[in-house]
Amino acid sequence: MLDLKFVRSNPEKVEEALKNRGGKINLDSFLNMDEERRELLGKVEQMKAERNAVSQEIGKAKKAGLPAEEKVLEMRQLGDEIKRMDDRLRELEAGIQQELLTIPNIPHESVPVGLTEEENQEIRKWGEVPKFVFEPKPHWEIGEKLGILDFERGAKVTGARFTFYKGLGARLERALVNFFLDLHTEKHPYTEVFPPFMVHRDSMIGTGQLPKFEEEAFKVEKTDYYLIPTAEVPVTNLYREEILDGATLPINHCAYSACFRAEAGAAGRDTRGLIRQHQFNKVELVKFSLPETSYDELEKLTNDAEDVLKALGLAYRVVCLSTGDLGFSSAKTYDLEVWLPSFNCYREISSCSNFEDYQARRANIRFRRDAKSKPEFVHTLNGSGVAIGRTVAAILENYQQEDGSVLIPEVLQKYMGGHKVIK
RNA sequence: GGAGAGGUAUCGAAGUGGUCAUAACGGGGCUGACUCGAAAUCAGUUUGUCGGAAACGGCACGCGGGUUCGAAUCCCGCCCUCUCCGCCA
Repeated sequence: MLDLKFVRSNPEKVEEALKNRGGKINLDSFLNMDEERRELLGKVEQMKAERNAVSQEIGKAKKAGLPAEEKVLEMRQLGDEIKRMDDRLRELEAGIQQELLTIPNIPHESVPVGLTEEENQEIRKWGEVPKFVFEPKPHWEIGEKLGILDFERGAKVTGARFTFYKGLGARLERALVNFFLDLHTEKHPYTEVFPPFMVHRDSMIGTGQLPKFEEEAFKVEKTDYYLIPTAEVPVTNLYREEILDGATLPINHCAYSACFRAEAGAAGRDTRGLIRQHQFNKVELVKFSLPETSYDELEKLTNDAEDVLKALGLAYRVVCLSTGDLGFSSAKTYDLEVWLPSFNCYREISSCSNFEDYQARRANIRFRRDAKSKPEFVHTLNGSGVAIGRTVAAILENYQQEDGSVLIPEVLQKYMGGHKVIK
């Protein structure tokens, strides 16, 4: 959520930022509501001040045994009027809030301006794209042939975009979760968190999934709960409505969770394989930072996510998303894209973002620099460290052998009970 | 799920219709005095938010409604915590 005062005094900047994102907005009705609200608020507060003063006089008069009928009558009328105005105020505030919640974040000045992923900017590449002396197979064929992925039975038991992992496939998934968490907690400064996989509506609003993307979320029937689309939601909301001690920043958390996405707008895309599932596993990195260091933290967080791919020996590149490709709440995002031979291109496996104070304002996460200073909003960041299912796909494809077997990257072997190959 | 108790500032806690909301009392923190320094002691200080250039004013006692001239206090609904019972991995 943007700062109301900022929107009020810089409407043209907000409109410009939105245009760069490929949306458009007319702030006129918003500004009118804000104007009317402030005018009304001034009046009603004055009336309340009077009511408070007179009510006290009534109290004193009654104690002294003096008549106060006239004042009581007056205040009754004043009270009715205050109630009417308060109702109108509430309406206006709800309208303003609703509008504010659907305005996306303003991209950072370093973000390339452009409406599509064509304008994304490649920052760096790492690793060698593997060369095959045979025709490399897509991971779903490899997985099915090895008997470690079962898409058909996933569909039979639940539906499309659900998968069973079996044997060393299931073990590989579990190995990756453990390896990632160990790396981030032992080599990197993250404290592990194991969060709830459901959250209430306010938490979804806090990180920006709602109210705008209702159709993307799975809601649990008869409750106010949503299945989390990423651990970002519960872990960022960990400190909602809190004032943190500035000396503890940055706070770094990593978390494993299953993630649930309706993928409503993705019909027909990536229908085969592990790339786009309704349920997938992910290790997420989350940071709470001082405002002035959040862009340094974004670089660190991105590097920490990259370390995972380096350790696995998977070729990848880092891309800075253009204004049009940027997520709703993000001010700046680096995507890590891993090489997938069957696609003959790089595919997103991690997304690292700085939200600045956009989520912090929605979730009311603040900090105090020292005992005497006023609370300020923290900056929140997060990034996948990294998506597990897509990593399995990348390993199967990049480490496939001509005989259909798959070599296991060395760092994973101890997590795989010593297995060096899946065959 | 049932019964009971509770939710007030940084913590503990008092307050049952109006001089009790920065909020008693106690602890903590901060500032100062004393001290070579510290402890102890003494004195002072210590919420957030909205509107406003400011002066100032509004709001907030878990959350949301209601009654009343006036609500922490009375009424209704909801949430959370604790204890006991039931159920369950």
